[in-house]
Amino acid sequence: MDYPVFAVTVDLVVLTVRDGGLHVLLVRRGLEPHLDRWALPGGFVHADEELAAAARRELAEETGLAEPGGHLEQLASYGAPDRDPRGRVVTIAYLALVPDLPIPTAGTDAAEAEWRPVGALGLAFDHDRILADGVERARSKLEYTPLAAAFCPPEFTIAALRQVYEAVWGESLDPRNFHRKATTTPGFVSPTGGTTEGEPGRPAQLFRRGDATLLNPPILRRAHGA
Amino acid sequence: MDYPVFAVTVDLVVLTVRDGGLHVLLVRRGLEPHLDRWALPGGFVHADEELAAAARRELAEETGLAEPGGHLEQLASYGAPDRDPRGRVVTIAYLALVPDLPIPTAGTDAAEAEWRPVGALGLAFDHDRILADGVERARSKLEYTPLAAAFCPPEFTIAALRQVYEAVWGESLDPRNFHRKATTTPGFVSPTGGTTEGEPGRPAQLFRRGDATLLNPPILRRAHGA
DNA sequence: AGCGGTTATCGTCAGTATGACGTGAAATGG
DNA sequence: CCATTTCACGTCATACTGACGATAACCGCT
Repeated sequence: MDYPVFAVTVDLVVLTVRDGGLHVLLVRRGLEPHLDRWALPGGFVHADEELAAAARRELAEETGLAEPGGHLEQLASYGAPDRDPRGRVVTIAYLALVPDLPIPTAGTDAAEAEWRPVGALGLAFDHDRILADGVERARSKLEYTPLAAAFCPPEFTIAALRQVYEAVWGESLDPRNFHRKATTTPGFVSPTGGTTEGEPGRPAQLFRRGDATLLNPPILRRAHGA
Repeated sequence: MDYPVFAVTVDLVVLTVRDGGLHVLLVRRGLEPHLDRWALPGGFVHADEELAAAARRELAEETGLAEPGGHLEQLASYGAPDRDPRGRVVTIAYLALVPDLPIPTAGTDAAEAEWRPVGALGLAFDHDRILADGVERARSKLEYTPLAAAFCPPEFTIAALRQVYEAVWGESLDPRNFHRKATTTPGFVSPTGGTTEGEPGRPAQLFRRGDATLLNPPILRRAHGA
């Protein structure tokens, strides 16, 4: 039996929350095809490498960080026959949610790297579609899982957590109701005992991630049709 | 630049509901490796073929049906370096939810095909893991989407729909509360006007799928830890 | 026809979750 | 010291859910 040969890449949708908005990590391509265009970070999977390991490796190479308390999961695979002019390339996209990082350092095959607000960006390949899928995945995961905390540093306030929801969903939430929901949902967050200092207003309690993997009951956004 | 070469396959987790239980379509392998062992149906992606098209083709080949009103979606990709002794093979798994079909016909490279209750089956390759992921995906999709109807014929009763939930979740639901929920959730089901005939008990109204793609509010199962 | 069994459908009611919003607490910066 | 800011907690009406009673409309049997 014989069969067609493929190249396999991983691409990363790395999301973070900066100044109240959802941002994605992009790199400017330093190689053909799509030279100089913006794209998601990614690269070829090595000959004897796990897919998830390849994703972690690319993440570390592009950001200079080895998983800073964030979250990494497989998103989906894309393999349209004409998606890459070099030949038949299937890419496994991964979704990473990370705290706001100092600034990404340019990697090996990327001339530059930077955070860009998500939206209609004209990215290389089919990366606009992959990004849209990643954003939608993040939006719905916030409803049913405690993953919002992956966008926060190890210790955070309820207000910071709420701002994550507001940035990712693009809607504002009532601070008092959100506080009640976050603190009473079992396993979502647990208090560290510390408080903020030096901020304007009353000091806020600090929390860390709880041990739940699923929020029950979930935190539902308003009807988001289709 | 050079890069490693891969083979790419699609594997299918085809689920249906039969006599009150969730069943998966398995084939007995007619080729090495894992000759004669049970496995998920699947095969190599052709040189110029979309991934989803390959999944549909394999589904048609294995079951003799071209999407009988069911549902097909990408599940996840699996690419451990040693998952296939023939070499580096990445598989894109697809999840199909279909109505109870007469009986699958054996395909080209499968000696036999049959429905088996899901559970701890000792499948070839990493197919136990893929199956488990598919079942979990189906369980959670029933909560937030109207996909339960994909397991039913075009017209069905509320009781049939409830039995889908009971089979997939493995728990029993109150018929009266489920009836209220299914009929009042906007876009879930719409009445055809017809009723069942010849069945024991009071005749039931017939429904077809509504036009919603998301259930709001969702139908949540009881706390399913982890 | 009449009757018991079966299933569908509708209704009630208490407990819980949610959204809207009022109010005091505890800090900061003039 | 006072105005401002943000946190934290409380109240209340409404909606949703789960438990379960009651009735409707068919079956098969005698």
